[in-house]
Amino acid sequence: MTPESKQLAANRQAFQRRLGEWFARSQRKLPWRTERSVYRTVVSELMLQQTQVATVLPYFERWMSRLPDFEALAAASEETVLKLWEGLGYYRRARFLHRLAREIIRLPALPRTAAEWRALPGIGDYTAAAIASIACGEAVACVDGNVVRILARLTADDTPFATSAAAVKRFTPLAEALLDECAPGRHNEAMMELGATLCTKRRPACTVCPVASLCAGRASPEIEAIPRIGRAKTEQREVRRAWVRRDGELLLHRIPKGSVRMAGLHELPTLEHLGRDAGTPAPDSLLTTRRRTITRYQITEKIHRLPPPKGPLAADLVWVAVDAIGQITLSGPHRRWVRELLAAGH
DNA sequence: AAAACGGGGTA
DNA sequence: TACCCAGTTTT
Repeated sequence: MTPESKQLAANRQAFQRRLGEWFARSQRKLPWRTERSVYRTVVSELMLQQTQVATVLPYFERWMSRLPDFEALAAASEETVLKLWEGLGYYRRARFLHRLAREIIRLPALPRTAAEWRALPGIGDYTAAAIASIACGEAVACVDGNVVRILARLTADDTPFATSAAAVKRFTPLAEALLDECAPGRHNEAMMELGATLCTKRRPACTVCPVASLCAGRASPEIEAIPRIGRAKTEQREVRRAWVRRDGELLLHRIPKGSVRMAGLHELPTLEHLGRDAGTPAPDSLLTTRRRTITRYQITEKIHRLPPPKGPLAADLVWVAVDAIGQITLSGPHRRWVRELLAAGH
């Protein structure tokens, strides 16, 4: 613990009071706050991993109206779950949540502690602490990127971290020292709300921050550079895909169940799926080139028009009626591209 | 086009 | 610790 963190920990009661009063008057009204249940907390936390609040809102409401509790989710089909998740991205989360519900309903009672939640699929240290504190009242601190940023700035700590995991590890003791054990859920939500709305990565609103007077880094010109967390270098990748039409139908690839990535979703098939890896297609078959970014990869997808394959279809390739494409699940980018290409008359 | 948002699992 | 998962929105 640095001198700044000892100083801050010594002022923990003032910190908790100012944070709590600010949160009471400034918190956003969010559907998982205005109506609370363990299930709503779990679903919101899984959706909020890697995804911003504004994006989650419509998905959360639709999910709740269709799958209102753990029992309904456990009884739902994989297709239903993926369809409700379509467009949110990082589809593994949907499968984790589905598995989690099926494990939960077999338990004699809901998990209560972070350690119990941590054992379930898709639940790491942060999510376990968030659920246990917010939904179960356990006095555990949760440390996400927001909390790291707040604590690094409060202590003016410009230590460089190789990874975000290293930063989380560094600031966990301070987060625990500051935790309001009388209201751990409210305290954790307030910390994350502060990070999401005032102590933002760029242009933090120090002038209206409730804990600015306790902040060693407040309004310093370098505060935007804290915390210092290394970023992985981006890597270029290229994928060639096939646009194959037959009257009223489009050829898609259904990603097998056992796949780590996007299991159960559909994509445009790659040329390899069609056995076209030998030799490049004629240049004039190139329909369009699209780019997408995912974590550290910048992926270029080249889409070529190809004639329908002769003979039996390879496993996992399916003809889908153009009118029925809305009923199957594609990743966000592929759904957009397919719509655009169909609308353009291809 | 770049930057902001930023957690879990696995080897 | 490094790397994968297979992204949307804002600037």
